[in-house]
Amino acid sequence: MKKQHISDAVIRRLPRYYRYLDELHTRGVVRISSGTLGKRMGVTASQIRQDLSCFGEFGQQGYGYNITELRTEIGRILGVDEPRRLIIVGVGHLGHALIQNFDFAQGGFRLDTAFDVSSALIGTSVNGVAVRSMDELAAYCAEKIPAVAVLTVPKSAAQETADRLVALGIRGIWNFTNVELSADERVSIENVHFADSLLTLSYRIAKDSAERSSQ
Amino acid sequence: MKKQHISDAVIRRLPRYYRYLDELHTRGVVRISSGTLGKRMGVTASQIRQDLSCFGEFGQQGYGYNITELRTEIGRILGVDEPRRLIIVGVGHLGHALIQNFDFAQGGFRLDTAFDVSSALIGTSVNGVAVRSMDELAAYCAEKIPAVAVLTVPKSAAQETADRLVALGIRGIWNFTNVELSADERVSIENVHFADSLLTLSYRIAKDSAERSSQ
DNA sequence: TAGATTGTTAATCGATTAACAATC
DNA sequence: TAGATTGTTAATCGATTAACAATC
Repeated sequence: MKKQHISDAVIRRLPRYYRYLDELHTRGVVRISSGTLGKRMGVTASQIRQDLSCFGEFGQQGYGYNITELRTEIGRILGVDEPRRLIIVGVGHLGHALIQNFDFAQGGFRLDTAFDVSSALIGTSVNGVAVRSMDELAAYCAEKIPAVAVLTVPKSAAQETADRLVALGIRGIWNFTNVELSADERVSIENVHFADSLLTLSYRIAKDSAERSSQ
Repeated sequence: MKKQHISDAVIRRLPRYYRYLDELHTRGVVRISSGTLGKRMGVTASQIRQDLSCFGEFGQQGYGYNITELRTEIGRILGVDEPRRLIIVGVGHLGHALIQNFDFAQGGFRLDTAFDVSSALIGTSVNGVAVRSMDELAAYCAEKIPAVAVLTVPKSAAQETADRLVALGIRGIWNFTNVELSADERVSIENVHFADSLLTLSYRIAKDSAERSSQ
């Protein structure tokens, strides 16, 4: 195991390994080799072994990896074994959808509560999650110290709300606003830019239309 | 201009350039150099020039780039100038949220209609978009030939629905199901894996908690 | 003109893949 | 034991950055 800097490319592959191992685990498979897993996932065996070696030695020569064990280890690396508190800021359609559908526990978090400015929403509860006034945000953060905030406010309020959250000691922001946030570098920002994602799909389709017509 | 293979890394940076140029354009800025844009975006000037050179020559020595022009060119590369038809399959909370909030036109698409299995939804209209029965899907695709389907059905129906869409000639799938879809390689699949995204945030927070406590 | 900045070629850096000794 | 497969070191490949002649 090399205790060096771990690249973003490696980190972004971990959830996918985790997902595959979870599925194998559910299906009752006990062991797997890097070769077999790689074939199934469409990556090289080398890459899997190289990636895992950043974090430790989880396999056994001549055998491969015990699925339950490796899954647990990757879960630990990703931090799902120690769930942290999470709040949702902005209960519009998207915030609503996340509260209703998304399994935060599987992502290593515990959804505590939500905040919004709309008096129609404040005091209600969505899928068992209480919606509070933004006025309570400071007091709430001081008391419960949530680690992460999901930012699902309108574009126009994005940076201002992020600043508030950072000032209140939030450690990470899951940003759905499609706005480029600037923040203290100690705060982790994970962007989910729908627009960027769809544009890459547009590109690929435009490109292969062009290729077909130029043949 | 080199007419070679264009890497995924380059393509994924284009929407971000587009976003910045759009903002500058809105603010009325006329020209920008790769140096200034790079500083603002936190990338090197070399990278910007190298990326753009994959597609043509858009700048002028001693001057830089005309923002309106470059923005239009990147828009063309991304295919936003020729909007394509898009349908939404699955009108749960997330499908709903996308219909209500998301500006598909900006992403190079025109939202035509939506499909669902729920009889409570079929025949209604969400934000001006008609919700049809899945039974109409085949006939609809045969007639309108939509380019892209947004897949917002439950996990359990994901692969089956994707197979149907592919058989009906869909060219791309914007996949929100957090399921790894397999499909003919001529179909572009763009995954928006919320769970993977949140796990990387969990990792970063778990990691710096560990670092702080080990000091 | 002189200064600025491009597009591109060359150099560097990092990430992926291949090879292999160690060993279960 | 023999075969399989690991973790790691070395080789390759690709992506990023730097340098610079061309020129607006």
